[in-house]
Amino acid sequence: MQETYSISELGREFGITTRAIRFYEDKQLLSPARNGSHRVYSRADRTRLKLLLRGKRLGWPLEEIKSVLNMYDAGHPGELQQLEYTCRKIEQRRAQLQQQQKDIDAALADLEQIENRCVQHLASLNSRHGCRDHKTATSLSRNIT
Amino acid sequence: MQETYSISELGREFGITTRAIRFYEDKQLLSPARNGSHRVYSRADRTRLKLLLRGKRLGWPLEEIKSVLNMYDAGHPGELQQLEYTCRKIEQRRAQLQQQQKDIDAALADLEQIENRCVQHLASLNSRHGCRDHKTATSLSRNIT
DNA sequence: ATTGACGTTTACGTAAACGTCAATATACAC
DNA sequence: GTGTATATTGACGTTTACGTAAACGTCAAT
Repeated sequence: MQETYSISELGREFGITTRAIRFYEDKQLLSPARNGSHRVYSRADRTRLKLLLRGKRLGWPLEEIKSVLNMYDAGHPGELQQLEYTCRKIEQRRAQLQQQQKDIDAALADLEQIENRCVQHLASLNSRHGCRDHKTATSLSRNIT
Repeated sequence: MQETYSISELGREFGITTRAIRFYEDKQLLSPARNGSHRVYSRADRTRLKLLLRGKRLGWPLEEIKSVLNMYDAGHPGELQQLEYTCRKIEQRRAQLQQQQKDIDAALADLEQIENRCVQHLASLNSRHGCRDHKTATSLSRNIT
C-alpha cells in the first residue's frame, strides 16, 4: 500500500474527477500537502476522501460531511465546550442514520412487493404466451401507506 | 382518516412548503385532482408524497425518485419489455439500498468510536477539574481506514 | 364592504456541486 | 527538442431543488 497518492490516482480509484477533488479542497474538506504546486495526498487524506464519499452516498450535503470529518479530528479540542458540542452533533447524526436505516428497510420491503408483482405478471404472460387477455393481478399493492 | 387533503395540509403534515409540493407536481412526481383551480390530493397522492420524501431522506435526486414511484404503478404495463425493464431497475435499486445499508453500518460504528473518545476526554477533564494538563488520549482513532 | 386566510400562476433568484473549457507549467519518453 | 501525459489556476456554465416576490382569485367572517 502506497504512502502517497496523486490527484488522478485518487480520482481513478474512487471514480471521481480531479475537478471534484479540487473542489472538495476548495471547500476545506481536504488539505493535501504540496510538492511545489502539485498536490500530494497522504493516506490520511485518502481516508478523508473515502469517508467523504461515503457521506455522499448517504445523501449528505458537503457542509454536513465537513462537520462530520472534523469530528474525526476532534481528539484534542482542549475546549470542554467544544467536546460537548461534538457529542451533541454525534447524537444528531446517529438519529439521522437510524432514520435512514428505517427508510431503507421500508424501501427494501416495498421493492420486494413490487418485484413479486412483476414476476407474477411475467409468469402469467409466459404461461399463455400469445393469448392476449390480462385483467389479472392489477390490484395488489394496496398495502403501501 | 381523511379522504382528501389540501396542499397546505400536506405541507404542514410533512413539514415542507407548498412551493415544494407544487414543484414536485411540475416535475411530474404528483398529479392531484382539481376543484376548479384548487388542487385536491387523494390518499394515493399523499402516499406518493410520503414515498417521495423517503427517497429524499435517502439522498436520491428527484428524477430517480420519479422512476421509483412509477415502479409502484407498474402493475399493468401490458408490455413484457417494460416489465423486464422494471425488474432490472428494481435490482439496481436494491443494490444501491444495500450499499447504503453498509455505509450506515460503517458510519454508526465510526460514530461510536468517536463518541467513546469524546466521553473519555470529558471524563478525564472532569476527574481533575481545574488541573490544566492534557496530553492524554490524543492518539486513538487510527483504526479507521 | 373589508379583512384575512388560503389558494393560484408566472417569473426571477439562488445555493450546492460540480463540469467544461482555456491557458499555462512540469515531467518523462523518445 | 518535441511530443504526450499530467498537473495547475481561473473563469464561466449547468443542473437540481427549491425560495421569493408579484399580482391576482375565492371564500368565510366581521
